Amino acid sequence: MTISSRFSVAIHVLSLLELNKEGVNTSEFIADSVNTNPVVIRRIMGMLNKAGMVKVRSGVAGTKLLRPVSEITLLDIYRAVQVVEEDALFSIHDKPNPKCPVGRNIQISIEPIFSSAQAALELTLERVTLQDIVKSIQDADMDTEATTCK
Amino acid sequence: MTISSRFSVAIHVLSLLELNKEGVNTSEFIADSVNTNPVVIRRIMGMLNKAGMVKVRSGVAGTKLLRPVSEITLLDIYRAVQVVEEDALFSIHDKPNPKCPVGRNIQISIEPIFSSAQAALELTLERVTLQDIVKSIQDADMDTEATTCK
DNA sequence: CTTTTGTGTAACTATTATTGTTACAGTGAG
DNA sequence: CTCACTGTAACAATAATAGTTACACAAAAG
Repeated sequence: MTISSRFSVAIHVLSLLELNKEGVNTSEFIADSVNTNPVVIRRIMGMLNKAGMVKVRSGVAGTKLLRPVSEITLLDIYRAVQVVEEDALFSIHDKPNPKCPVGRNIQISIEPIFSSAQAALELTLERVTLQDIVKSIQDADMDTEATTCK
Repeated sequence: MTISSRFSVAIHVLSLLELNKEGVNTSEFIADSVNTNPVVIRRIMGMLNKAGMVKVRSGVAGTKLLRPVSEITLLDIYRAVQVVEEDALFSIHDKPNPKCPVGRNIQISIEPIFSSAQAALELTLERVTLQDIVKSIQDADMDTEATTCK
C-alpha cells in the first residue's frame, strides 16, 4: 500500500510552474520533466484546476499558478489530487458481528484513533508550503551544474 | 486509496484474544466475530505470530496473546501486518528528468517531508496501546445489553 | 476562414493489492 | 488412529494506479 504518486507529481508540477513562470508550460513540456505521459499531467492539472490552484484553458498552451507559492500548502495539494477520501485514510472492516462485544464496539473504539493519526499526518503537510519546496529545490541545485529543462 | 483493513482486523482479533482469554479462540470463532473467512484470520494470525505477539500452533486449536496488552502498541500491530513498507507510505514518481532542475532535485526535496508526515502518523499510533482499545471497548459496551460472542 | 497546436476526456491495457473462497496437506491432542 | 484445526497454495473478483492511443473541441496565428 502506498499513497498515490499523483501527490508527488502534483508537487513537482507546481514547483515547475513556479520556477518556469516565464516559460510556456504545456503538458508535454511538464511531462518531459516528470518523465511520464502528457495525459497523466493533464489529468492532474484538471484536478489542480478544479481546486483553483492553476489556470489552464482548453486549447491554449501553458498553465499558470493562480496563487503565490507561499499560500499553497502541501495539504492543499494532497486534498486537490484526492489521494485519500475525506477522513478515510484507514479502512475499518465493516459489518463486524454485533452479537460480540468486540464486534459491536470495535469501530467506535478505533475511529477516533485513526482520525487523530490521519490528522497528525495532515498537520505535517499543512505546515509545509510550496515555497519551502521550491526553495529546497533551488538550494539543492546550487551544487549541480546549471543545466536547464528546456 | 486506503490503508488495508488488515490493520483494523488485527486490532479486533487481538482485542478479542484479550477479552476471551479463558476461551478457545479458533480461527473460525474469531472469523465469526470479525465477520469474514477463517483463512483471512489465519493469514493475519500468521503475521502476528511472526511478530511474536501471539502463540498459535498448527493443528492445535486456540491462539493466545504472548504479551500483556499494555505492552502492545498500535504501531506494533501496524508494523506486524505490513500495511505499509518501511518508510514508504508515500510514493514518489521515479526517474524524473535529470536534465531539469526540478526533476533532478524533487525527490531529495520531498523525501524528508514525507518521512516526517509518516513519522507523525506512526507516533500517534505508538501512543495507543491495545489496553486502551480493550478498555474503550469495555466502556462502550456498558451501555449495551450484555450478550456474548459465543 | 483555415491551419496548427494544445487541452479535455473517453477508452483500453497492464500491473498490483486486497479480500474472500475452496482445497488440501500436515500437526498434534485425545 | 481419528478428528479438529492450522498453514498455505491457488484462484477469482474487485478496485486503484499509471500509461497509452485516439479524437473532439478550443482558440491563437496566419
